[in-house]
Amino acid sequence: MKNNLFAPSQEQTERIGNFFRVMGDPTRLKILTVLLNGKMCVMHISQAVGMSQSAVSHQLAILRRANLVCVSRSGKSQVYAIADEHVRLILDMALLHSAEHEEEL
Amino acid sequence: MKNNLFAPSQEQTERIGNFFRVMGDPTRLKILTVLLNGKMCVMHISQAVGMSQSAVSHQLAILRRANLVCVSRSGKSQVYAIADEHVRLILDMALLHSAEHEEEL
DNA sequence: TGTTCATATGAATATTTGTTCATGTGAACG
DNA sequence: CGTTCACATGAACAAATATTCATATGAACA
Repeated sequence: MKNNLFAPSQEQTERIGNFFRVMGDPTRLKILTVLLNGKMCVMHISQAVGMSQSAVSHQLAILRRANLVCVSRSGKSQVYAIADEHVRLILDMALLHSAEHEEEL
Repeated sequence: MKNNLFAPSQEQTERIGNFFRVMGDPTRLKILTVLLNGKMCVMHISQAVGMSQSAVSHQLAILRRANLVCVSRSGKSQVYAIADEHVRLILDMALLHSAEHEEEL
């Protein structure tokens, strides 16, 4: 009800919006929850989430750019992992919270 | 690297995915940050975010269904507000975090 | 170093999601 | 109680995003 409102910078809003948006896609979220179990190569991830290698690879690229996962090579495979404990924490929190609010939505 | 993976229930994944997705839209995020300033009616919100009344109303409906905002009537106006402190907290945390990581993304 | 295997990627298509436009609805206030 | 004002909503359209398909890439290992 004021004349000048608090507002985060547009850049800031875009950044957190982007973060939420990346987390908000079903396929990416499945990938992330699968990776909570530990490092995994692309083939196994795509089996675990039941999607094509290509689709998974495209989404992994998005997760990489958003710094939510990181990659390393092991033999012939690219091994993906949750980028850091911070991401793991957010996922855990969201899962916990959702368990508390089963009636909502 | 195991045979049976930890996996949240599909319902759980959908719920948190939905939460993140709702937060991830630029218009909705603008609306929410505007509402951090306090309760506001639809007309004022649409002025504050610079979008049509209809577009804002559609997005408010989504925010309502996701329990991120709540409504009450005041005279002829519907007054919207952040649903609870929990939502406020998440927004604050995300804004803080984004300020700390300006170089990422 | 040539071949293979795992993954990445570009382009086309499919799908989802947001906005607009026109109009409906319902509470308020005369 | 009818009109008006503020908002909601359905359908059509537009824009963004995900998936598929075909193919490129590039490290590993013979």
